[in-house]
Amino acid sequence: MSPTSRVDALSSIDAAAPVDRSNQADVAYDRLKRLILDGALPAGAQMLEQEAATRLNMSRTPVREAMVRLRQEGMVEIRPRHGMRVLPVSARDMAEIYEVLTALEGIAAEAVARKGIAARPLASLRAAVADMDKALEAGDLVNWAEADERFHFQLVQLSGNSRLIQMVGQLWDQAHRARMLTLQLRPTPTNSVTEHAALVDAIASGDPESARQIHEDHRRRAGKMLVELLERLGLTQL
Amino acid sequence: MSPTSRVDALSSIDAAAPVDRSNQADVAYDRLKRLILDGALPAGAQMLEQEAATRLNMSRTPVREAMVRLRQEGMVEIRPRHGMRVLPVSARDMAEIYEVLTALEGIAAEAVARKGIAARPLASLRAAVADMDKALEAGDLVNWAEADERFHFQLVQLSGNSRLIQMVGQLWDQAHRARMLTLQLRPTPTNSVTEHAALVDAIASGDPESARQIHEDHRRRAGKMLVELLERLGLTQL
DNA sequence: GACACAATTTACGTATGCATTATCAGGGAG
DNA sequence: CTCCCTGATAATGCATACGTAAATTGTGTC
Repeated sequence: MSPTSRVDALSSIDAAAPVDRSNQADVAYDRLKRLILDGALPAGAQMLEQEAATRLNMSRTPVREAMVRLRQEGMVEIRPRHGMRVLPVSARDMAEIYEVLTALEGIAAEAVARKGIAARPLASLRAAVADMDKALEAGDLVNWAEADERFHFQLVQLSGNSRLIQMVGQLWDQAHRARMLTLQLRPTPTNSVTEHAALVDAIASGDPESARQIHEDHRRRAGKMLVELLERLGLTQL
Repeated sequence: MSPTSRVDALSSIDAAAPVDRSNQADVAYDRLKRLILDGALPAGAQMLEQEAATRLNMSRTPVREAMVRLRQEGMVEIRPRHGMRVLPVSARDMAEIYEVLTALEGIAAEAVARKGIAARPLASLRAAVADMDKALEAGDLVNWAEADERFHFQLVQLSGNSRLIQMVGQLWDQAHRARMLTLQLRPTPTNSVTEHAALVDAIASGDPESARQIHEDHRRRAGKMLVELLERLGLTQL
């Protein structure tokens, strides 16, 4: 999974892969979102409809549709004469995001533990944990982040709750830039492997309450750390 | 956040009443959504862009934008040659919705209890509970539902978490029709007053864990009841 | 009567046109 | 030098135009 869009990751796993990218509005949506997630359009950056249309080699119509979608996802705001503006993510935003994420991923873990997990996805989760471990030992934070995302993504997918999946994805996208930018500034996530392993064990042994508790604690801790880090650094424009 | 949705239904609460509706796309969005929530466009109903445009006395352009927004909110699907189609809500959907709602409203209650609640909003919550009581004694289920919604809405608002507020609103909207349609079929919510009162007490006394627990149990029970009711009645097209 | 295929209709996706109105520059008043 | 007012500029929101492709209707064959 590339460090790009959650949505892309979704579609790569989802059975019905939308192959037919014959749709300009979708193209615009994907490309604009990619620009934002990758930081090519940083917080506060503005882009006019016509500007984006020229850049994407299409008319304003599909661009406009894409912008409306991005606005609804909380990625940008649309201001009448200034085009879309990439929303900054403040420490307060991250606190909001992680508060919700904690609850949502908590019930995802609970649901998976309750439903029981097949051998294949269980192995996949363990593999992600192993990858995190390897990346940490190699001092490769980017790979660690990738494996971490993969773990959480798979877990949520396994819940089978489409609304849960969609909402978590949206929150992840909102937090993506802040996570990436703080990756090098945050303390090394040495405990993450143990924590994830404990979660997998709780799931494997079919203990929903523990699974939820562990994951909530995990996310809450991560959120607290990130928020404090952002506040300490005075970063309010990520 | 959607300008209308849940918020407008209870606009008496919302401070900023959107008077400026000079925007056709917003008008289209509001009116189409209203049609769906009120059941004028029942599940499975289809409406072409041109059809809606004529009906709303505008061109296809703003109608199209409205439809895109409704799609992203999970209210309709858009099928290339058949316009938008109002999505049915199955028992399984309700299970999904309530699973997420339980978690989200749970942390909302927790957050409010943790932050502490001022006298005014506290009184407002108690008033909603009192209204529920009155409505129940009068055998007026519609009023009961209204007061119940108002209670939950205010509670979530008090959390101050805009993302939480938005997501809960979206889920409520999705579940709205099913709730209304089962209102007369479900057992009388005799316990609801006691449960809500207990939650208010937990919040007033600043007990986040209890508040969360109580609200989660409350929502879980309500969800379970609704899902079972829908399954029993074989209602999969609400 | 059923079915295959062609002609026609039509809904959509996108491009473009246009009136409105916010923004910005420039000049004059204080 | 600063501020206000006015006209030019430009971005938007919406309407409309248009080509494409799906759906539907009609026709002929078996």
